Amino acid sequence: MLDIKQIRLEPEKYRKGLSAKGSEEKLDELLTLDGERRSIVSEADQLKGLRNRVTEEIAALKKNKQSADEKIREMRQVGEKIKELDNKVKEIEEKLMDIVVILPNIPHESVKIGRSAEENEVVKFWGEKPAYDFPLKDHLEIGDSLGIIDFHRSSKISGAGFPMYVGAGAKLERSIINFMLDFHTQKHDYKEIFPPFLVNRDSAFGTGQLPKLEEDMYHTDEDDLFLIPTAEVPVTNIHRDEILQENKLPIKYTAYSGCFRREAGSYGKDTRGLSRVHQFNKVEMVRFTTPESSYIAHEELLQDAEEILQALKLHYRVVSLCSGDMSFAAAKCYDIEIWAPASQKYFEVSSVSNFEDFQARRANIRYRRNSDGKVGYVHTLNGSGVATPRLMIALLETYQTDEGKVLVPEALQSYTGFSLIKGENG
RNA sequence: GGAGAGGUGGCCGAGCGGCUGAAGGCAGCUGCCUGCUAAGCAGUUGUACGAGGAAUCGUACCCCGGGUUCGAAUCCCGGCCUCUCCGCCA
Repeated sequence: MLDIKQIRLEPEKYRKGLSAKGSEEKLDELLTLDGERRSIVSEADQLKGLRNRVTEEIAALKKNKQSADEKIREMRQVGEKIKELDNKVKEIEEKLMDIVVILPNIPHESVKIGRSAEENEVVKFWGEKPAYDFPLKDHLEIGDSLGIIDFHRSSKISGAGFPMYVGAGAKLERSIINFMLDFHTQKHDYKEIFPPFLVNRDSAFGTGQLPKLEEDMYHTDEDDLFLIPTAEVPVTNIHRDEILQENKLPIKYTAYSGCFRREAGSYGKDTRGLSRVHQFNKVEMVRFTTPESSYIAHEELLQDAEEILQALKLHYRVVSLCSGDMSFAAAKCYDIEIWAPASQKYFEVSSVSNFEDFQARRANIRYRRNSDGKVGYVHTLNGSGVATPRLMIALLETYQTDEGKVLVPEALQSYTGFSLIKGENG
């Protein structure tokens, strides 16, 4: 959520920022409403001040057993006027909130202005596209022929987009998750969290999923809970409505969760196999920092995610998103895209974002500064470290052998207990 | 799901419809004092919105939302949450 006071002080900065994200049209209405609100609040405050003073006088008169009827009659009218003004304020504030909650964050100054993914910039390559001297199978053929991913039966059970891993495939998936959690907790000192997978409205609002992205989430009507699209939601909300001590910062959490996405509006895109699914596994990293250190933390977070792919020796590139391709809440975002040699494509496996104080405002996450004891909003960041389905695509396609089997990357072997997937089909 | 208890400041905890932004304690900060440590004495310490260059001032906030009243932490109604007991259950 943006700060109305800041918008009032620097309207042109926000006009520019919002237009870079393609949503500046509500700004003037917002400023008008804000002005109205302030003048009515001030009028109401004056009347309340009057009432408070006279009310004391009434109390004094009554104490002395004198008549206060005259003043009581006056205050009855003042009270009605106050109620009227308060109602007007409430009405305006509702309109104001309706606008503020759908305004996206504005991009950081280092972010390129652009309209869509075509204008993103590749900022880094790691490793190289591997070469093969035999015809490659894509991950679907591999999963099917080895019997380690069963899409046919899972669609019977749940529908399209709900992958089911079997035998060595299931073990591999679980090993990847454990490997990543251990990596982050042991190498980079993240604290492990195992969060709830269903969250309430306040939590979904806090990280920015609500109100704009409601239709992208699965919802349970009976209890009004949302299935989480990412562990970012519960983990960021751990500190909702809290004031943290500055010396507790930075806070670094990592969490495994199932992720559930309706993917409404993306029908027909990437529908094959594991590239776009309704349920998947992901290990997420979340950080809470001071405003001064969030951009350093952002670079570190990117590196923490990259190191997972480096440990697995998988070729990838890093993309810096342009303003128009960034998500609602982000001020700056890197995507990590992994190379899948049979599909001949880079797949996004991680999104590393700095939200600055945008989520902190929504979720009311603050910290008390050591220097002057004042409170301010923290900065929140998160990055996937990483999502498994597309990692699985790259892994199966990269490590396949000419016999149609799959080698297990060395870093995972102590988790899987095997070094070659020979398949479940005998 | 049924029955009961309760939600007050960083924490614990008191609170008669007006003198309560809120007693008292703990913790923190400042000063004094004591050779050190511990203790002691005095003072001080919430958040948000608005006005002003600033010191400061006004308003709101005792889980949330309504209501009664000249006036609500305190009374009434609705909701949420926590705890205890019973039931059900992996």
